[in-house]
Amino acid sequence: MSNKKLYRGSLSTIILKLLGDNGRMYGYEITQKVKALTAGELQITEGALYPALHKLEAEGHLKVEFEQVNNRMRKYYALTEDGTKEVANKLSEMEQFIQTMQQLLNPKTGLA
Amino acid sequence: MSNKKLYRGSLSTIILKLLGDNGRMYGYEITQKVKALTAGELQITEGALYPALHKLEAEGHLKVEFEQVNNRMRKYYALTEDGTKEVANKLSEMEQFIQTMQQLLNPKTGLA
DNA sequence: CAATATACCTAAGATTTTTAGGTAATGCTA
DNA sequence: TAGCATTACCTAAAAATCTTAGGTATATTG
Repeated sequence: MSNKKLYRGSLSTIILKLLGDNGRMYGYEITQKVKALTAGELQITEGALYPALHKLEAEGHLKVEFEQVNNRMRKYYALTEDGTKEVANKLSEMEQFIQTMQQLLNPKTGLA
Repeated sequence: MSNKKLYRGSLSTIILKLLGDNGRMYGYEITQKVKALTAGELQITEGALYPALHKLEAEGHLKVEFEQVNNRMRKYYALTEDGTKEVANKLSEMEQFIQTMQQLLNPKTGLA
């Protein structure tokens, strides 16, 4: 993935959307899901993911449940009520962003 | 503009594309052009623009010409040969990014 | 003549990410 | 069964990019 830089700022949007779709997920699961959904195109690093999860939790968008699976701890995240609203916000911001970029980058024809 | 964060990483793409379309531009002109093209949605700050221009120049993507207009200096930027290739790269990266985000964020229907 | 617009710039701080680790259990395979 | 990959969590230093908040100077407009 050579266009890593472009993903800057979109991580929390991705996390929130996945949790909206899947109910609850744990960190490692999110990294695998993103890799699968994008056919390996986007690999979320753990150094980015965990701080982002903690921040979303601190902001009140996510809540946490611990669960013991195979003698190993899992930390499940799910949307709070507030988080559910935030998903919609983030998605419409992303939509707006994409529209603006298309206005800027292909005034008439296709992007390329 | 509440979705400022999403623009992180896309500034150099915007600059390169505008220079590709317009031949040559000076910094202030770029800020005004972006504001006009996006109906005020995206306002490039000078604190972001000038460092970005200097970096693109240092990387060999842009070349500079000074010009005196109305007793005031203008610094015109234009693409180098290398910069012309970079425009294509950046645009296809942006295209790929948008596709990936759409895969992730609207698996079936529209984005919203 | 003061404020706004034009036109360039930098530096400190904030945010987000990469890079590069650390810990520990489970599963697979040579 | 030793060793390596995978699963699963985490942090901290550094890099990258941006905002904020200045600075300088000329031209235009009310």
